[in-house]
Amino acid sequence: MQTLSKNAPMPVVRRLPKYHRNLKELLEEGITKISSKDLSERMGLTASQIRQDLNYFGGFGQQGYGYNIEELIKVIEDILSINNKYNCIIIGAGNLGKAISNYILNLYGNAKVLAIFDIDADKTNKIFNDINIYNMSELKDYLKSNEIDIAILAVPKSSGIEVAKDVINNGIKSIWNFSTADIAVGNDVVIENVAINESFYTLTYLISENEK
Amino acid sequence: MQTLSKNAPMPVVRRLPKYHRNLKELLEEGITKISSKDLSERMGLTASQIRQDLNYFGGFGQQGYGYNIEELIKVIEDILSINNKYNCIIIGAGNLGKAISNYILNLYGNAKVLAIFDIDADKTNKIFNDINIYNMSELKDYLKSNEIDIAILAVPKSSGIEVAKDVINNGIKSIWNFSTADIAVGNDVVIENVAINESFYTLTYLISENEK
DNA sequence: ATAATATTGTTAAATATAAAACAAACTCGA
DNA sequence: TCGAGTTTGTTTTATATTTAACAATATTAT
Repeated sequence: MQTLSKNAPMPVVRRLPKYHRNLKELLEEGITKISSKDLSERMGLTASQIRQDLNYFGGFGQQGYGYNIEELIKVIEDILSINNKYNCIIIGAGNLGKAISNYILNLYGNAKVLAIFDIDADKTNKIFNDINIYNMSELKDYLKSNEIDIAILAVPKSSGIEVAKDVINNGIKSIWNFSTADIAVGNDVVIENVAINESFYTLTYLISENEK
Repeated sequence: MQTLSKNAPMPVVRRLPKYHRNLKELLEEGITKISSKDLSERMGLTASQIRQDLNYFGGFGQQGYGYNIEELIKVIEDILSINNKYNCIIIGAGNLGKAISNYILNLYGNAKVLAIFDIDADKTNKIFNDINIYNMSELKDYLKSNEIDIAILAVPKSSGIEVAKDVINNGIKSIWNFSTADIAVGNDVVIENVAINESFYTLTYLISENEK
């Protein structure tokens, strides 16, 4: 099963999780195959786009038949590396950090939060969801003695840049950033931003447009 | 100050909050004017893009001079309707709901969370951040007797669609959706999704690409 | 006041993304 | 087994977005 990316554009990659979720739902409904046309109607896309998206990674369908859902799910999981194991730490033990911790616990069996860090002494040296909350001063040592794949930045205000530098300097190669900070990273580090504040302003824009 | 949108494309709109944040920072640094070139270098964009983005809404700069930062901030706030007042409710009193409540408290003086709702009896009839947490059964009556602008969906699993229908049926015209649900809305309702799970899978994709 | 410099707004070109079109290949019922 | 109907993978066309180019206009120093 060849799934080597022909350097798929990011808009395509960002649609894959949506395909994955819909295909999982279909499988739960007991459906085993689907055509790009039927899937497109379910998802509100064009059939052409679905076929073209998938073909960036390979030809997984069959003429006259469609796509085998179970197989396609596996292919997408492979492309997205969903089933790899990911050891994560969360920086920030506020509600956001805790919420993310829950999110990961509920959604991704393969991802695990091993530790949470915070500067606030009131929050540290406690346990949340069986996870130890350490003080930031322990971060460096922790990263030295543990293999961590992903650092999750859940610091509310813009201490994000500082913290990002910190974890990168201690060997972290991927960051899931929930802070408002614009974090510039080198070529060997990947970053994915969840820009909650920007999302809110987009909503207020849409509201004002809608009211016109 | 004419800021009537010539139907700006969404990619442009989604960059505006980033401009806004950077301009605010510049102002705090005591800088009062900036050229598209300097701003582009700071933000990692092209100067051309900045000029063209802004020109969807009007000509706010001056040849040979650049942009007056304070004025430009006001213009962007006007376009995004940042300074309007927004009455919000949050559905879901878990950590995510609480985190969003904090986020709003800290970031947007103009947006206010008036109530939180949950199905879980253990979480209801309590107060968080001075906000009452009600049972879902009270939602309908609440929406009838209160003017709510935005319903924020912080329900973890996919009860999202049901809840969305609920609030829309009770007059809500805008939704900020943190649930995994794909919510289809009519033309008179606006929705903005924060797809945290999709973001995670995008990150795992980037990690695997980075390791190649 | 003038000229050299800076910088915009806007038009044109390039690139990226999405949709449509269609030949090739498979399916499935008779 | 055959033929009509499906549906893919892929090519072509259309649209959207970004970048480059540049004339027009303001600024600033002299």
